[in-house]
Amino acid sequence: MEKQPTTNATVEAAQLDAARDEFVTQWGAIGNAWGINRTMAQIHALLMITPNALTTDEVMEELKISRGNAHTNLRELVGWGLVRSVVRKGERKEYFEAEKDVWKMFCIIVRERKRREIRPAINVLKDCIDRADGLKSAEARAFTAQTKALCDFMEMADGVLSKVVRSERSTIVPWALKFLK
Amino acid sequence: MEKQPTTNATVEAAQLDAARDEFVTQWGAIGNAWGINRTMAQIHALLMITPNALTTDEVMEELKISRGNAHTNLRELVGWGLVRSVVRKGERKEYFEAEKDVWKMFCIIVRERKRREIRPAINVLKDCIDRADGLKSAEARAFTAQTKALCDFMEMADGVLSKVVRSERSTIVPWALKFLK
DNA sequence: CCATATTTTCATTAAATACTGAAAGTACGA
DNA sequence: TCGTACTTTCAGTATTTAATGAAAATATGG
Repeated sequence: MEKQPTTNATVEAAQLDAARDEFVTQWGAIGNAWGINRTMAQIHALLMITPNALTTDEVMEELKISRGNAHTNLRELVGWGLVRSVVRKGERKEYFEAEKDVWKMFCIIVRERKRREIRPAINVLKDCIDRADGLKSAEARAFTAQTKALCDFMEMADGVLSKVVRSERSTIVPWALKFLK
Repeated sequence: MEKQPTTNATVEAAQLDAARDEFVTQWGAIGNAWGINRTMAQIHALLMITPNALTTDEVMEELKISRGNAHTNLRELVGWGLVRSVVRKGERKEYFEAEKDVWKMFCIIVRERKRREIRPAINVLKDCIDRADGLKSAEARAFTAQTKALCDFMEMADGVLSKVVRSERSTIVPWALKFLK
């Protein structure tokens, strides 16, 4: 172990590392608050700020996590479509890279949440509405009114999100800014 | 224990109870997927479909949960602004009722999530950007570009949500429907 | 095929989160 | 100011969720 001279470059590299670590940690915490596994969010953060694709071993090393953990969460990210696996010709191991375009990321997350959470929730609400449909007591009518209102709202939200996600970034961003006056 | 005759009314009451239970259970599961404590979501569901305000004891009884659990989650819901506590004159105990207007509920949730999660996330991103700001390596510039893109996007989203939430339901709903063509 | 590199699975363990219930605290009316 | 009704707190426990690491499965090149 040679002691390196403290050059400008080494100081800067350390600063960058600190910033990257902070970003990975915080992105994990943010994901956590939104119901996303912390490690999954951290891997996503790491891949977002890494220009080249990484192997499972590199992810393990960077985040100090086990192979099983890295593997499971990488697969989960691929399942969401936020990460792609790439194969380099002549190499046996798999590399992973994140979708870096923020608008595309947003669309992927919205589409998946719609599919996995909003749609099922709407179906459940419809089922509840059906079950209480014929009943005529005041209690029953209050129940139906409330669940219908929720259901209508969620269907509207689902529709608006579909439209937003289908639209082109180039049209929606300036529109949003104008909308904001 | 007398055996009751199976009247039409008792059948209907049972049907309604089943529908209500289903709703409470499923709303709990939905909340869970979005990072909200299951019991908190269940209490919220219960209060949404109950026309009158309930006491802590009634909530405990309905959901078969402990006093501590009911208390903590009711307070949390009051903290979000989704539930109000009401005092009936001449009565000592506290009653709780949910905000039932779906648009108001939506606005409350959006405002709170903005305040508790989006704003802090933006601040964290800004901090990361600042830390890597002066650095000139290719790695550093890639990092800054990515975090800036994320930050800009989140600020835009934050702005759009502010505007939506400030707007009147009466103007936004027809607008959303038109927007959807 | 065999030897080796790489990925996947999964029983076990660890960590995080949520719940209970009883005790302590508070407020109110008589 | 005492007794009672009600609320709050929190140490201990239970449940859920996530992570580890080693063994099994799979793929690849020779």
